[in-house]
Order: sequence, then structure tokens, then C-alpha cells
Amino acid sequence: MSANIPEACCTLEISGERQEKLIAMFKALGNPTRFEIMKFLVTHPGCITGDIVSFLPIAQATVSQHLRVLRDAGFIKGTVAGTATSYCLYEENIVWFRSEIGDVF
Amino acid sequence: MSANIPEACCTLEISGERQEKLIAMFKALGNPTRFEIMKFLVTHPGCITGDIVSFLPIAQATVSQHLRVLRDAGFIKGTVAGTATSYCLYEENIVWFRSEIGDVF
DNA sequence: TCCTTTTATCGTATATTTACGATGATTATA
DNA sequence: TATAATCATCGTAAATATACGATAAAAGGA
Repeated sequence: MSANIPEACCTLEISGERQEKLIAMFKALGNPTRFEIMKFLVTHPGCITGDIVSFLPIAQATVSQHLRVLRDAGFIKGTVAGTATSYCLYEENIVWFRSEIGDVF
Repeated sequence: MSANIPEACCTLEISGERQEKLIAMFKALGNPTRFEIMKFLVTHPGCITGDIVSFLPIAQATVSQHLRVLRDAGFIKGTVAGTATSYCLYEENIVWFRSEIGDVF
């Protein structure tokens, strides 16, 4: 008989780069303001930074900083359009995120 | 014709207390040390704090602090057993976590 | 060319997180 | 009743995150 470990409700079988990437995504989502930005982008795809700044009660510089965190985590994608920057969800990465969670949880 | 918003890859239809709870869980998982503790608990259910301290390269006080964050987020459950405390994954809450993510992503 | 619009970045202040050693509380054991 | 074992909490130092105003960069329009 091998060690009898009762099976858990999740495997968490992940490591290395995949784990780091997943943790960075969790961290990015673990902030109320960034979560609101994500929600806003679902209903306002392609909106520009200024739209998000108008929507949120925080300064433009702060919004820009949060957008960077979301961008670095892979959740959103920015496209420069004239003087503005248009933002969308980064669908491929979100699909990856969902898939990884499905694997480990 | 109503506003033609192309459908996103996720709805993020969540708010209020549910959203706060989910964000707190993301935040708790968004730390490498805490993620490792979660992984350790999958393979060592019922282990005591000292086991986790031996496993990780950080001080006992710090481990205890991380355990508290995971406990507050609902990911783990501690049971006092003599002078020790035995920890397990909090399966019901993890199931809830998985289910919420399935709904919004 | 000059001015406006838009956004990212810089510098910085404050808040939070993360880490540690020390201590106290609790339980078991000699 | 001492003594040991185990762990949470306290106080605190250092690092990181979050927020802001100011400024710079880039593009468009007058």
C-alpha cells in the first residue's frame, strides 16, 4: 500500500513559469479597482483610457498605473489610436487563465 | 437595434459581497508563499503549522501570518489539536471559488 | 507652427504587505 | 508543579503597492 492521502478537492498541480504567470494574474485581479476596470472593459470594449478615468473616482495617473498592471498580467491589450489608447480584454490570455484554473482547481 | 457590443470572452457579472469575497480570494492566492502553502496542503492534509514551517524557508511567525490570510480568505481551515494546529483545505469554499470563476470567466 | 488632446511616466507621499525576533498562551509531559 | 512543545500575536523594520500632481511625449487640428 502506498501513502494513503485522501484526495483533495483540487490538485494544484502546477509549477515554474506557469505557476508564476497564474499567481501574477491572481494578484492583478486581487484589487477592487482593477477588477472594476476589467468589468468596465467587458461592457465597453475598445474604450480609451479617458473613458475609464471618467468612470472611476481616481486620478488619471492612477488609472494608467492600474492599466499597466493588468497589461503586464496579460488581462488587457492596448492599441494606440491617434493620441488615445484603446483597451480591450486580451481574450487568448483570459482563456488560458480559465483553462489553468480548470486544471488545478 | 440595441447597442451592438460584441460579446466578450467573459461576463464578469458579479458585484457586492460576492465580488468582495472573490477579490479577497484572488488576493490571497496572488502571493507565491501562500500558493506554495496551498499546494503543500493538497499533499499533506491535516499537517500542523510546524510541518509547513519546516517545509518553507521562512520564519514561523511569517508562516502563521500567511496561514491567517488564507484562513480569512476561506481557503483553509485550522483545528486545534493539543498544542498543535492541524490545517486542511476548506473544500466547500474552494468549490465555491471554482464555481464563481466558472460563472464569471 | 502653435495649441489642444490624450496618455504614459516621474517623483513622491502614504498605506499596506511581508518579514523577523520576542513574547505570551495553551497543552502535554516529566 | 516545573519544563517542553507548539503556535498565535505583538511590535517593528523593510519592501511593495497605491495614490496624487506635475511633466513629457506624441498626434491631431487651427
